[in-house]
Amino acid sequence: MLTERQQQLLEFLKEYHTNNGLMPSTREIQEFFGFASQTAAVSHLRALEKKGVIQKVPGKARALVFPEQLDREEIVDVPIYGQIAAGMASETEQANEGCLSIDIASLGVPRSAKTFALKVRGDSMIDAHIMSGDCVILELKEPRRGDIVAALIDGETTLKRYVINDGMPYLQAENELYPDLIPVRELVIQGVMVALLRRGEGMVA
Amino acid sequence: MLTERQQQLLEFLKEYHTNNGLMPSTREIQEFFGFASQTAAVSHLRALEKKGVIQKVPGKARALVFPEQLDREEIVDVPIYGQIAAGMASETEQANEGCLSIDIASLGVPRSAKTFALKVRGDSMIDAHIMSGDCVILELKEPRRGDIVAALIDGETTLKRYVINDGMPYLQAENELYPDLIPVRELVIQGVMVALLRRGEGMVA
DNA sequence: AAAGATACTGTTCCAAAGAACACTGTTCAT
DNA sequence: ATGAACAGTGTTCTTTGGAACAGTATCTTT
Repeated sequence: MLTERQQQLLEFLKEYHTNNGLMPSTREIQEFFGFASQTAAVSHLRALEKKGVIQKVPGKARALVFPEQLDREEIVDVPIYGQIAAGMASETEQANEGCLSIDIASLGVPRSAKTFALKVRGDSMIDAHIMSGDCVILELKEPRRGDIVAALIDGETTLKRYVINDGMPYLQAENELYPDLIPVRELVIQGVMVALLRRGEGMVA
Repeated sequence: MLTERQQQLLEFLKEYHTNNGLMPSTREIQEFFGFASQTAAVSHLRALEKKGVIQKVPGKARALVFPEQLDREEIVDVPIYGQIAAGMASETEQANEGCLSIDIASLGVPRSAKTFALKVRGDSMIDAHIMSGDCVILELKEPRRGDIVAALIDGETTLKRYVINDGMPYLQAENELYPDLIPVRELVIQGVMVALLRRGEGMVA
């Protein structure tokens, strides 16, 4: 569909954009490819626009847009605080082990929501179909009954279900081997689970 | 941290960017806020840069970048082909029910990979901890033994595990109630599962 | 009381950058 | 063979848009 030269140009545009966060000007394209005239760059851009892979906004500087970027939902960055989020509660240094970027509609939380992610270790929530290695995304908010929450227990964050029995809130594991029912008194609820991301090659049970 | 006016400016920048895919010029900012001088816009931008919420590239037009956007991984758009992907195999019209945008590192597939997503219906894979309502992300590639694959069976796409018995490939459900073991002969493998996204409020089992 | 942000006005300058026009070669399919 | 797309050169014109300088007024903090 694209010619070789057009492919090269598109690649340059994408690379420039991810590196600098903005689009190159026609003169920068000219210089990069060694064109003697900027018209060469312009006509290539026109060709790319005709083929629908970019969009130009006439009259504006560096006004090239990738169409897929336009009708994309807003992207939010969810910081991953590691498996053991012990350091998190103290709110000093949050060992940020990278970021998870996802569009806000797929996450299903309001834009204003404060979110973070934790890697699950262990199988205490296996009956809720949360596996070891899964990445749970949590929101900082008040838990409602039945919610799955991350709580700080003995200096370690664990995932539990928030249940209410006789008006008293408890934390409950979702695994028959863990018959825990911990009263919420004195416990710090760090977040309420709103989504889960599982990633893996073999996806072996 | 930000003053009210600075907050307004930042909001304008974000809105302009999501709408147009590029940043406004200082004169456009000036016009939007009704400033009599563009210097007002410039000094506000300088303030925002000092507070770290934007970055300016000096000398270049519309060269404002959000820092979080810069150190973000590349975003890929995964089309969602609906729950029943019956129409998909024919490759005619792919009922695109929206898109899932996620950074490529979190997905864990090569940039060149062709991916799509399907909403899971039913609990035939519940023992692999895939729930009804989950969104599975699949890659178009050859399945390896043990992979979870989407296959077209009787005009409907279902999720099954790809196993090899006595050198013969089979599809197997991950639920004791479904003792299926379907030979792969004549079956179309549509994709290999590479990730899973679960989204929900209560996350009730 | 002084100093330093914040929030502007008003003006000038010039480089950056898009747009347009007239041409020259290729390659490739009809 | 003929026109259409592709890949350029060379030049000019004009707008866009960043940068800088000199002020003014208000507010908070030290």
